Amino acid sequence: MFSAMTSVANSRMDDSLIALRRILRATELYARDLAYAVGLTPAQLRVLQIVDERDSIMPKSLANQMGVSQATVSALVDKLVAQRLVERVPSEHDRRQINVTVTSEGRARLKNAPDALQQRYVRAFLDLADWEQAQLVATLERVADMLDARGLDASPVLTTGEIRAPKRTY
Amino acid sequence: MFSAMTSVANSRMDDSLIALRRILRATELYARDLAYAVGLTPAQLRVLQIVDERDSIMPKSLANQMGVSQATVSALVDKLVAQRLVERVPSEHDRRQINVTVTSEGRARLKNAPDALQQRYVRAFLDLADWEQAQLVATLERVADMLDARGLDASPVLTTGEIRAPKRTY
DNA sequence: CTCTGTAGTTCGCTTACCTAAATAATATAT
DNA sequence: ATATATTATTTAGGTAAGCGAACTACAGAG
Repeated sequence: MFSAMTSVANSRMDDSLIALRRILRATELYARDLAYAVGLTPAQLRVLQIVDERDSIMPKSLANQMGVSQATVSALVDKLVAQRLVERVPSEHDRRQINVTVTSEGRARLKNAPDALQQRYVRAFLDLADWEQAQLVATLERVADMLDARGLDASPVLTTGEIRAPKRTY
Repeated sequence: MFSAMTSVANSRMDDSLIALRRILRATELYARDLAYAVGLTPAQLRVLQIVDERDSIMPKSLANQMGVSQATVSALVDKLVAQRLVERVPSEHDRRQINVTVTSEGRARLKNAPDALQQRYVRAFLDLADWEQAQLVATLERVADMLDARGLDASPVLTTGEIRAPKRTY
């Protein structure tokens, strides 16, 4: 019985991974289109989204969460500042730190994004029955939890330079 | 009653979009790490994955599906060929066309990928109860369908230069 | 007060991505 | 047979991403 269950679980595992990969590819493609439609590059949009969620975040944290160096973050934030989408607000109790915050303009930019992915998804979502919508949300949130590890910011690095190929100066 | 339902649906819509964005971000980050771990860049890995699924595809189709120019695909395929992960096989009935196929080495590369995302996900998935797994798979497939439009290859372009910001020479 | 560590930026550099335009080779329609 | 369209590649060039190292400024410990 256990082995039977295992094999069923494995096949389902495959199915779910395949579905996940399809989601990934679709989102990858649209994420790029979306970024350009908003007038940003994918990396810049990622920064803006993270800042928008947190409403205030240190460059150091950004670097950790994105898995890039502080130097890179610095450059990305520069670009966003140049477009007045975020601001650098010096911290008060520790003046080494800087808080990156989203401006109203930045929020507007995110909101008005002609999000093709989102629109397609919204249409399909609205066609679902009530209970289906509820179930879908629950499942998506569960999957997000399953995947979202770095979101906690804390987990210092573990990622940069551990799993990665040597140096990654590609 | 309808308006009540609508507001509930809207809130749920927000929740599902948020969850979707979290999934997107997590996968984006891991996709990059994964690519470098495999010794490829994200764009190269995307090509390899698509080729692997189709087992034979024209550069033209690749360009359409990825939303980039043929010239770009040409360069990306060059890189993969240099690593012997794919091959260019001239078509027989139309000698303008070229079939890009994955080599056994390419398949191995994909298989042996130390897929951090996948591993994390697999562990969590296996911890779910039987019925939860089934439901999760069903939901993920549904979402994939909701998002996956370009997958059909056919839909010629619609993407390149339509939604996109002007020129996108950023 | 000095030393050490940390946050952030700047600089120089490398690589990747992507395009437009030109070119070559082949198909197809007239 | 000729003209037109399609597929793929090459070339030249621009922009972004990302890193390490050097540097500044500040905090905290001894």
